[in-house]
Amino acid sequence: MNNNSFISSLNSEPETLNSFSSAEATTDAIMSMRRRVVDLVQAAVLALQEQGVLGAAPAPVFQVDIPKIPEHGDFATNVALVLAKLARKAPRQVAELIIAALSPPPGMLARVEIAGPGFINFFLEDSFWLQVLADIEAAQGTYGDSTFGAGKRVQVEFVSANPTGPLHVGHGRGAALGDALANILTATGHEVEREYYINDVGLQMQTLGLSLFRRAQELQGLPVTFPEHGYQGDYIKTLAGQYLAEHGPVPAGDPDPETVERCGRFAGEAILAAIRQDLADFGVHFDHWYSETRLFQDQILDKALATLQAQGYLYEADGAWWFRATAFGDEKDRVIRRQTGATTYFASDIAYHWLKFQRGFDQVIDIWGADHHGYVPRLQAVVQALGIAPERLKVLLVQLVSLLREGQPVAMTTRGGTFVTLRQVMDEVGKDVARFIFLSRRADAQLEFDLELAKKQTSENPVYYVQYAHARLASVFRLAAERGIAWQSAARSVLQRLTLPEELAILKVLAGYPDVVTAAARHLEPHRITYFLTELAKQLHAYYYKHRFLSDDLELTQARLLLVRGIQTVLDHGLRILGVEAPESM
RNA sequence: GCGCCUGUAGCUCAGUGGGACAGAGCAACGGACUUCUAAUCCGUAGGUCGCAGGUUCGAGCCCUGCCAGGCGCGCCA
Repeated sequence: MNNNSFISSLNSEPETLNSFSSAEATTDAIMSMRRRVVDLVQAAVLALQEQGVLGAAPAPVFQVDIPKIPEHGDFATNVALVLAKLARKAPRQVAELIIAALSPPPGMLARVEIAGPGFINFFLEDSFWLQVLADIEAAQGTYGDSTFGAGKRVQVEFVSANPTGPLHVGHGRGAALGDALANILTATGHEVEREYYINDVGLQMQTLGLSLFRRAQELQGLPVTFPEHGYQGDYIKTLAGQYLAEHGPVPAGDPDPETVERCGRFAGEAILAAIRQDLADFGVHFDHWYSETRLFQDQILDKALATLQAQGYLYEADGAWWFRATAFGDEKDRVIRRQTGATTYFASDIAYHWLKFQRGFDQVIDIWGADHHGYVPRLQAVVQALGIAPERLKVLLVQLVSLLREGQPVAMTTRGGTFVTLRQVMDEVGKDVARFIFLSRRADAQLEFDLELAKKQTSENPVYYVQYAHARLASVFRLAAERGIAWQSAARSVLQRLTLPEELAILKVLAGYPDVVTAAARHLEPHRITYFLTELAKQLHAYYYKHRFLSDDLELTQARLLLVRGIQTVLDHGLRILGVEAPESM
């Protein structure tokens, strides 16, 4: 069961850490069931406060949850417990006052109880839940969307792998996460831009160029010593061959800087093209591909560093220039310009993030591999030094993916050039399976990905479970159409035929969906959608197995088709957010 | 040594700014296919939430210490 809680405050609080907005979607056409209860309680408390019964309590924060135990009602609130101290009354007494002040719409509440230390438990009329189906239908495929993040501009920067080699599975996880997150933020009303940052400047590009050059010499039969830290992968050899075909033979001996640069650019562009293709096939599309080169071309680096300089956060020592990161809690100050005069990678990142905020994003989200986590404090320091509220930059760290095959680890060493690429995984298990599995864990938990298990079309594999539910329903609708059953135009009153416990349970799950999407946005956690969909699919399968949807009873058939259409619509919406296909048949 | 992440059932993991008897999937065991798709369903069993303190009316969740695993501590990216 999902058990979402809803935090609310009476006075609309300013933006809080790690959340985009406290302005909930009260103006949405589709109001979640829980929201209806929150509003009900809120109105009662406000009324009591105006009467002076509860005193002028300053912005009490209370919760409305779905209790774990059905006996505790459909919703429960701790509002009385929270208010007790401020009101200088016993919690249960406060609860009684609040209950008396409730003014629910007709047909909503079956009963309200005070329980335990002072919880208020709400039991909704069964028929009230039917409203959910009308909501879903009225939303026309947007049920689950909200205005939670309306007016907020968000940038999600993810993957951003260096164009020195193909994407590996770790990048795949970052890609799935970033893309799903962007979808979630879009669904909740944010204005979202997806961006890929291309590190195409500096030493690594030289190394790449030299690696290609040496491979080219090799292909020509020239004696070579491959650079110690060169890129080893076979793809370099392939590219070297292409380079020779296009540019003709390379000279013997050591290359001049121009040649290295040309080779580096050639390899970088080719690799980036392959990366773009991999991502496109993985269903990931970016709004912007931002090249580090532009930071130099457009003098962004100069401007950003000048800003820090003006604030007094740069100084010279040991022949280098340093950023005073320790002023903001980082372990040590960081070099931004080396003794050699060349700026560091960090300097570029300062400039890039300066630019991000110049571009007007309210929220900037970076998705990095967990091996970069040591880098977070210094970047947060930069943001603060630039005078930007630190919570406007959120760095999500994606933990490692351990690839397994039949439970055995698959060897992966970047150094030797033998690593499993995203392309290989996609080809082997398919895009949908890979994405779903990547999104089946919290980002900060390590992920085990068993290639053999991922290919199995059994219940060991959760991916198909959800897709199958969708396809199953598609099959039902096809048959209904064949039989000429007109259910979509059925009168609303037929829904009263949905009286089974399973049906009520499904309505409640569906009713919780918008809150799940909002919570996923608030916490930046797509896996919540994955879990919800699995739960919904489970309900459907059980319902399907136990009861026939198409029967001689036309009215009941219509009612059930309306219900399962609601399920299918939500499954489709959720799978779309995850970037996974919702198949019509399997 | 310092820092970050993780530690919940045999395995993989959920558990939402603390809330009312700890959940799911898989594996195990026992059942269900003349049915709208069995890629499914039903049932049983399974946990001192790493350990020890603390805060609280209430702690898997917050604080402190310890233990274990992963990662990071470059004028690399």
